Amino acid sequence: MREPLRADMFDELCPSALNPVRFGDKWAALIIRCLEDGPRRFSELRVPLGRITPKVLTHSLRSLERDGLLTRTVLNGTTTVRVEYELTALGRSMLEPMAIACAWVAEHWEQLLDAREAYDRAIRFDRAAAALPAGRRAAAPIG
Amino acid sequence: MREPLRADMFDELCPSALNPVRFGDKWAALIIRCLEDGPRRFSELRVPLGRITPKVLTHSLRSLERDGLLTRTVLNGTTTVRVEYELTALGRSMLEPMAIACAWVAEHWEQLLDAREAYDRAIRFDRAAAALPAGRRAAAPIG
DNA sequence: CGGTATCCACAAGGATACTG
DNA sequence: CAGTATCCTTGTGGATACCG
Repeated sequence: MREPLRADMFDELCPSALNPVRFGDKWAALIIRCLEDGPRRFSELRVPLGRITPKVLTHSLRSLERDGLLTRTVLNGTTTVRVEYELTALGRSMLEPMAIACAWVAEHWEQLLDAREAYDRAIRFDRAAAALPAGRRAAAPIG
Repeated sequence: MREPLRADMFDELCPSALNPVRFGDKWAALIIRCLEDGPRRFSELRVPLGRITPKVLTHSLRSLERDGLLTRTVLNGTTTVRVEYELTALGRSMLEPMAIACAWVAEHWEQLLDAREAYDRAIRFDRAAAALPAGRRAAAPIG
């Protein structure tokens, strides 16, 4: 027989597996991919990230910096301020697993949407049936 | 020169890349791995998931079912009720990218923790320095 | 056994406006 | 240019108790 699941099954994993790390972050995956070809500036990153607000972008970048995935460098020109964000070796090592995850999503996104739609339709049908008197379920609608 | 980042860079990806999918879910990765070797029952899943509450487990399972990643089957015995959860083909296709992601985390978890610790130490130092009078920063501590 | 129901805390994310 | 500041909404997860 198949072995039962053990209580310490995930003990060697970090707590909650992927969640505390950047796989679960809404923007992190995108930011990391933006930095794939080299350092980028703050305002440069805002372009592909659509309608991300500066607050959220700052927070995401700080969080990635804290985890050692990228570095933040302030370049002082005489009049302007430049800040560049660049992947560390640790950050680079994440590119491949991230790309694989993104590829899976891209490949199966349609299937996922279809499944959701079908599920929601079934739920609506069930609820409609439950709202009818017991003997009348699946009967022809009267109006 | 390196190309600028385009605004439509992520248009072919699903909105927010990984987030709406199960990579970002706290429990989904673990649940999916629990089902790797075949169908499991509700109470069976509670064991390796530590202190997950039934409400949260139910919600996670429903969400995965909705996305077409697993199926829920009620097996009516005469006196007992069995419910089994089993991966679909779509769910199975996620095992590999998920394993790769988990492997990355497991492999670099220590580095991440170290980076966080170092970052937090630096922040605390900076804040302490900022709290001193301007001329005294980085001076010897007095007591 | 396999869940619901209810209430709650916290954090992520967003809208909007302002700053060194 | 590269952010802060403030306020707010939502969602995720948890605690506890109860149900068919």
